[in-house]
Amino acid sequence: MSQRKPFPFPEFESRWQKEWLASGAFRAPNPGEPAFDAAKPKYYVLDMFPYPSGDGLHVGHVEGYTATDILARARRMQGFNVLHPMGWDAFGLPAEQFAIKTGQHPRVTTARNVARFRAQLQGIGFSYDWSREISTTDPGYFKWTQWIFLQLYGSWFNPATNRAEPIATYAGNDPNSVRLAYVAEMPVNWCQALGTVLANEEIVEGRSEVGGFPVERRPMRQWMLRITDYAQRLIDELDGLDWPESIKLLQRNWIGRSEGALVTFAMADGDCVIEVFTTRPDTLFGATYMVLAPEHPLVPQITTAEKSASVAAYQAKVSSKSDLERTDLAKEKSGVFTGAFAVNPVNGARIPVWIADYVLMGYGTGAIMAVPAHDERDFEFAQTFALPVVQVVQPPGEAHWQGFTGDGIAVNSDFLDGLPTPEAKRRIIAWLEERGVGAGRVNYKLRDWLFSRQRYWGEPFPILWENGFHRALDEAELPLAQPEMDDFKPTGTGEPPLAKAVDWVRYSDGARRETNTMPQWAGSCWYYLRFCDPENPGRFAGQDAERYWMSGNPKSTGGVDLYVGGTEHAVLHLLYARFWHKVLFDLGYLSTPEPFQRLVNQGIILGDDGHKMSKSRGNVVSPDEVISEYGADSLRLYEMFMGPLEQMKPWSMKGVEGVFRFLARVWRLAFEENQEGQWIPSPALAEAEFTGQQARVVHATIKKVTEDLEALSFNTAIAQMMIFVNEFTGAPVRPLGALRTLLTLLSPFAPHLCEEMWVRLGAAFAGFDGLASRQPWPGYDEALLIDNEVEIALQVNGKLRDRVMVAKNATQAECEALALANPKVREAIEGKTVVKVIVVPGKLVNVVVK
RNA sequence: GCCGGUGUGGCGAAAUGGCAGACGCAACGGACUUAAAAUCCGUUGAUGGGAAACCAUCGUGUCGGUUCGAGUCCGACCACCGGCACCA
Repeated sequence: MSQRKPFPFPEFESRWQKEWLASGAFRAPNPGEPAFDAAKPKYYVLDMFPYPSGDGLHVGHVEGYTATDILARARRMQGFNVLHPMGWDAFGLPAEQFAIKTGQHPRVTTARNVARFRAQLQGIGFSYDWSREISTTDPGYFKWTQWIFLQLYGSWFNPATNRAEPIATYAGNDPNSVRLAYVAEMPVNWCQALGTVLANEEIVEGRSEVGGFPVERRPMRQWMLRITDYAQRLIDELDGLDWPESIKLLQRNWIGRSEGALVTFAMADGDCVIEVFTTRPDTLFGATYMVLAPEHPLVPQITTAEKSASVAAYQAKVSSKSDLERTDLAKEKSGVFTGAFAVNPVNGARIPVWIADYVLMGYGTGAIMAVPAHDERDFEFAQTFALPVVQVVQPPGEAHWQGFTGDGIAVNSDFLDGLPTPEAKRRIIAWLEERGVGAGRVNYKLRDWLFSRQRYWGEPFPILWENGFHRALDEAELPLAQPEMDDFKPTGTGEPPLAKAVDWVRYSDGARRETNTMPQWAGSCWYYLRFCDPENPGRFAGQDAERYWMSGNPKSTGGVDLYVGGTEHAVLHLLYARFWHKVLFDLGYLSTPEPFQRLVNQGIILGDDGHKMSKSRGNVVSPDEVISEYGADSLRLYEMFMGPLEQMKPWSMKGVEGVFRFLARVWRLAFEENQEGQWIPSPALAEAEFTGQQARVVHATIKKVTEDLEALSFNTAIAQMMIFVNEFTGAPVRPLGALRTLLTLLSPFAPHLCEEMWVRLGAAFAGFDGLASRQPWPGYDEALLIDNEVEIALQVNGKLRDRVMVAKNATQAECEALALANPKVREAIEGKTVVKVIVVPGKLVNVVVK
């Protein structure tokens, strides 16, 4: 079936793709290269690089990639040196799972998937600089991932300078307690089915994000990254970024800063103390009991003999629950009394100490003072176990004090009485500090980053163990590749698969290699830096290249100028990458403190049934089928025409046909088919002047497309180009200047078509030199945008009554007179008094009457 | 529960506080064609009136407010989508 296409895209699209590749058309020269032009400003536009899955490219990928590609192409035409690279986030579970099932090495699967993705991307005509392609699994790449890990291992966060410094500047006697990469025995999220631990961020509703398997808590020795030291800077330095407010908020909430106080409660019997964190130290007089997390280390110490059986039973019950069950049971409070009492430091009251699973070991100190009168959870618990409730805050207005958690006036609180909440907080903190039983304190929800995984297909840690101590592998021994293995299965014990490679593990008589590997996030934390200088064998990126592409300049804010990807990375990748970037910045390796200046999230594309695309629903659209039917330009154009980039929107094949017809109309503007079925230049084409109306449309289109590109409003830019084409389709004479302008403006959107039309026109007419994609971006003349006459609206009390034509330079008085003389206006104001007349030049006249 | 986002024709959508519905889809009518497809030209928010070009009224989730004028700004509410969720 060789049905004739309305324009010959199957022939020319692949031809241009080959041509661009062969000529290196989109290669961006680095400083120091002969082709480098230092006078050009830089523009770094980046996609979130994909995990090359076995499913191939999705139309969702194509949306974001098309947006960045349009901008990259436009910026080149506007005289920028554009860095627009692509690579592969190719470590990851699916390849390893597949290897376990089939015995095929993940490297083989990964290479196959990468080849497929690359071919698909090239088949859409994206203008990536393919000479910069990288893969996180390439030893030449992960050498530097490991090197960055060593920088983390070899440095600490100095609170005095508020930045990372080499560990040598640390004056304490245990450097291992402050390293940014450290080892800890701690309860982790163990997933039996995957045979690995997971980060908090990788768990959704108590199950693994990948595969949805159950996850349990289990103490294990793990590598951790001290991201919590950067909590405040990760919040503060969001301010200067051009990111969606919602993403900034998501990050702030995830970091979860709260201000309060640390308070020390002495035990009534015995000499140990319990420390609690509270955001409401002003309610200390209302603390009528305390609660420890069931896992709290003090529990065995304070529990009385009489209560030890019930406490142990409760602990056992809680620890057997998965996180899912524990949060599922949130509705009913449970807990047991330890038999111990503590002393409230402000009033000497003996208050009972309980354990309960509503207190989490992972937040604050794992212990709380309970103020049931002014905390919902404490109140509920006190109700369940008949504990006393004492009011210490008087709410404003009529609100009832019981369970009131807002600000009010302190009562029943001795020296705090009468103070409003914020003042009471300050007073009590000063009081606690004077007596050494407490202090002001900022607390964060953010946990340190669990950085090791028990997998094969990841970066091995450049770490050696000797006599129970860890030390860094010498930099000269990087990259450290995984051993060759046939058996990738998890051991089931928590011991990583690499442990099975006995020869590899043995480094020397005394030393063994670390057998954990890094999580998938590691490689994606810094890939944007490697793109600056991907081949550099001696540094993660050459200093000149890093400075040029990442620094600010008068035309760019610095860092990656535009970063486009999905919201799913709002708190994972984007937080981790910022953290690594800041460490490298602090250590003097980078020129900016933030990696991504402008961030845009593309919306999800739904199936044509309005539901999320999924195999089970059968509503998945493959880019390949769209390309074979309508061509790559139609795919690109439709994805941009669907609606605003950031919005969720459903797919429609009818919509694809719509833009396809538009492209065919563009083609027929210039060519028609002769008797032999060949496309020849249309006889309507001529080197002719624009009519006034044509000039207006041409200049309005240049203006609109130029401005809409800055705002990433591609849908309206395309709509304007459709207006342009509609205007010239009916014209008996089509000025070649219109074609030149249109093909230039459209070429970032539909590059194959424009390139083809440009050279075909060039064969018949003068003024079509070079390539469409190499033309300078056109400018426009404001003066040509407005007709000599404009239509204005005539309103009475804001209501439209008539429309009239006036000269574009008509004075306010003339417009007003015209309005008052208008029969329809006269009819509407008949018998009423004109209060005033508002004239908006070129827009409307509004007559206000009473 | 808390936080965020979105509500406009049959559908995707557009609109610096100034003529609501640009552009596209779908639908309908016409031209071309033996016919169909493709293409080209036109109509298309709702209701009522008119033979007709046209006229009137209503209309951006709901209710209120600010304003000469509100899809747009402010307040309250409703619905849907997303995120977080015993964080002391």
